[in-house]
Amino acid sequence: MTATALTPAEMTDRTGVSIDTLRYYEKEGLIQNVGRSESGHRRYSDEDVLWVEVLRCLRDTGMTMEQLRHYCDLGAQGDHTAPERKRLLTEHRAKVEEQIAARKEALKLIDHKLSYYEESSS
Amino acid sequence: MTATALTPAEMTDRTGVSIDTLRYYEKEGLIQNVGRSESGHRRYSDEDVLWVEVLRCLRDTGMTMEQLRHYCDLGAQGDHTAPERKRLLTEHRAKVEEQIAARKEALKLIDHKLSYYEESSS
DNA sequence: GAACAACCTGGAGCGCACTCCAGGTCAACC
DNA sequence: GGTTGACCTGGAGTGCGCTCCAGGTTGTTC
Repeated sequence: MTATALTPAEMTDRTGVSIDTLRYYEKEGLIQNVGRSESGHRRYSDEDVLWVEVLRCLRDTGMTMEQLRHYCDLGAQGDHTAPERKRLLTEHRAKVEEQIAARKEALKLIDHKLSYYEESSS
Repeated sequence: MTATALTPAEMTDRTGVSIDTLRYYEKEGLIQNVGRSESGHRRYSDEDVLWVEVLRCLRDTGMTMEQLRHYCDLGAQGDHTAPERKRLLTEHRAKVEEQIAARKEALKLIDHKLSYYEESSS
């Protein structure tokens, strides 16, 4: 099923997400069915790595924990929630587009201010 | 000097920044030399409006309060700090470019996930 | 001149997303 | 088998950027 089984420390190396945050995400339901060793230690799969990368991508673009929790809950409920998940993702996509547009405007404003400093070199 | 003198409420209408936040920014040194009426009430100038828009632009693109404070402190210190201010702005500009790039990557990932929902309509 | 809204100050409180801690278990190496 | 380090849990603490509150003054309107 899963080729590798990463320890929490290895998972942190792979994803850049701290052990504490990984546990927090799991507690909040954003990472589900995390494997365990016989002794109870977490063992992450390659799929977990990919999923955490998705989580970080969505978080870093402003999706809140609450929204992510909802999205994950829907996923756990089965295929019939696919349309709703598609809707959420499409909605978020639009927000990311807006963020890009806003940042392009910001660049204009910054460049305008920078033009005042034109003659001086750094 | 200043054509108009806006009350705090009018300033909020113009900039979308709440009265509390305006006072907070002033207390933190991000807005300096705010005018006062005889009775001690704040009176904002058109320049203040423009400046608050710059502040919001920088804040919304991830500049921290501390960095903004530093930038404003430099401005208050006079023209000889212009090179340093230019440097800070250029540095922030690069970050905004990175944010745009990261968001473009996010769009790719979102679109990839959305492709799984292709056949179902929302 | 009374009522009511807008303003003032200093300081406390809040929501979010982590991050850290205490007190204990497990594993690996000398 | 003892030490050392990675891991476990539940819960407390933190930092940021606001946001709200109490208690008081000012300004306008009837």
